[in-house]
Amino acid sequence: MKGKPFDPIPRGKRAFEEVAGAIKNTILGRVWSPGERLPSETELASQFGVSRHTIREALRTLELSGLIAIRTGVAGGPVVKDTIMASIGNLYLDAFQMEKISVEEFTGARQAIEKVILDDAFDNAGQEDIENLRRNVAKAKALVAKREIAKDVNFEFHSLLARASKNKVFVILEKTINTIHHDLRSRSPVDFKTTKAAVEAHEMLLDALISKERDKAMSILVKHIAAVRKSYH
Amino acid sequence: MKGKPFDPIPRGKRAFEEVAGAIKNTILGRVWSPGERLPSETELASQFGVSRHTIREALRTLELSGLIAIRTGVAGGPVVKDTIMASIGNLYLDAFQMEKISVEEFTGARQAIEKVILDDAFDNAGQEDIENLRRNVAKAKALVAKREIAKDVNFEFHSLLARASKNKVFVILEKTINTIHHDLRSRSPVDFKTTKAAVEAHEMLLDALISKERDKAMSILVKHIAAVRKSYH
DNA sequence: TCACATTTGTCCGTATGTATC
DNA sequence: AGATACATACGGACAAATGTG
Repeated sequence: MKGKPFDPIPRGKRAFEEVAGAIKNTILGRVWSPGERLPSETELASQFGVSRHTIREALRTLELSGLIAIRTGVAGGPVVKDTIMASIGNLYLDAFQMEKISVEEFTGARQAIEKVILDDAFDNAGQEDIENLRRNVAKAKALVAKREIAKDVNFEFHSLLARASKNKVFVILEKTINTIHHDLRSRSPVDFKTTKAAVEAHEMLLDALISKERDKAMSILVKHIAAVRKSYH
Repeated sequence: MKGKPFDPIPRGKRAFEEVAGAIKNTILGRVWSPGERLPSETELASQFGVSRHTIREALRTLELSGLIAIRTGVAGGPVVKDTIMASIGNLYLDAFQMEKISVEEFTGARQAIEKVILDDAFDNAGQEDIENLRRNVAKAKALVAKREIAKDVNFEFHSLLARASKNKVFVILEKTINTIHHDLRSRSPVDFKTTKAAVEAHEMLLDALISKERDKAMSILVKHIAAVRKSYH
């Protein structure tokens, strides 16, 4: 049992904002961690001293922020999650549509950002990062050998590269890039040839990284992303 | 008068999600543009054939996404806005707290990204961009001469640089960087010396840009951002 | 300045759907 | 299969904010 960390809220801003802020603080402060269940709506309503409707609006904002998920049913209720990156990616999609950003602009930015990430990975990647990348490529090659699509595994390669840069900002940026890439890709079917080419590029990139051939790795990366762009339609 | 672009909604997903999606499409599709007022909650409720409560939850999500703002009072109601960048910035702040991202990591990423932006600005900046940057620096120098804080003007310099890169993705990224920077800065008072140093760095950077001294500009930029980091505390 | 109309903010009560045990 | 504990949605009511005459 976890007690009642919530006090009745004062009325400065809108009530649901106060409630959302209070719950958010308990999540960011690790009072509850991802996976744990928050109290039900009625319970929260009584603890905060507000109506269920107010609680619902607060939970809506937290849900959209990617801090919680809500399940119906008897064992349901608000559960702490950390899908903030996906939420950021969704907002970027909105922004792209509002600003009418082209696939060319996105690809250009992606090339530049991933070059930066790769550059940092050259400086900061440890043995463990190399091993993770090796395993990823091996897994992808195994799938290709069975003529299966290795989409998720290929996404993971770039995430691992970002993690090897040792900068969590790049990890976040890479996740948003993945979200947008995933959205663009979802409009056109993924064919086997594209997957196979990507895996080959990843393998060459990893080899260049291991043998410390920076310029070679950069040129492979740029060509790889340019090839990915062509698969969008 | 603008008619009634909304049809009664079917019940597949949650009702408020359908409503939010429908309204979002009208905004992204420019049926309404920023500044225009959407119908009131009761009006929307009757058009969609749902309760006002459902409409309110839908509007909440759109508000948090930065697509609309809501004002109370007789001339109030939901107004179309485009503050998506601010929303993205806020989510990044959450992510930073969840992942415990350090100021050093943020600064490192900022240096790398702004270097990329500057590099593109060297290739793509037109005469108009140079003029805008010139005017910005002149305005900032005038404020410094009066010993005033030129915070907003200094933010604008980096935005103008992003625009000169001719890639809207960088414009968006720069806005999120500004939001985070603004949050970090808001915790410590802005002193005059920092502002003055920033303006001087901007002027040197612009000179190097005009005289096409790429390496010099890069080194000025990196030092400038490092100096900004020290002003956070 | 003051009353008034409009719109959001909040509350209460009720009914229904849904997932778990 | 049925009871239970949740979220989802509806309707009505009043308070608070805000622009208008």
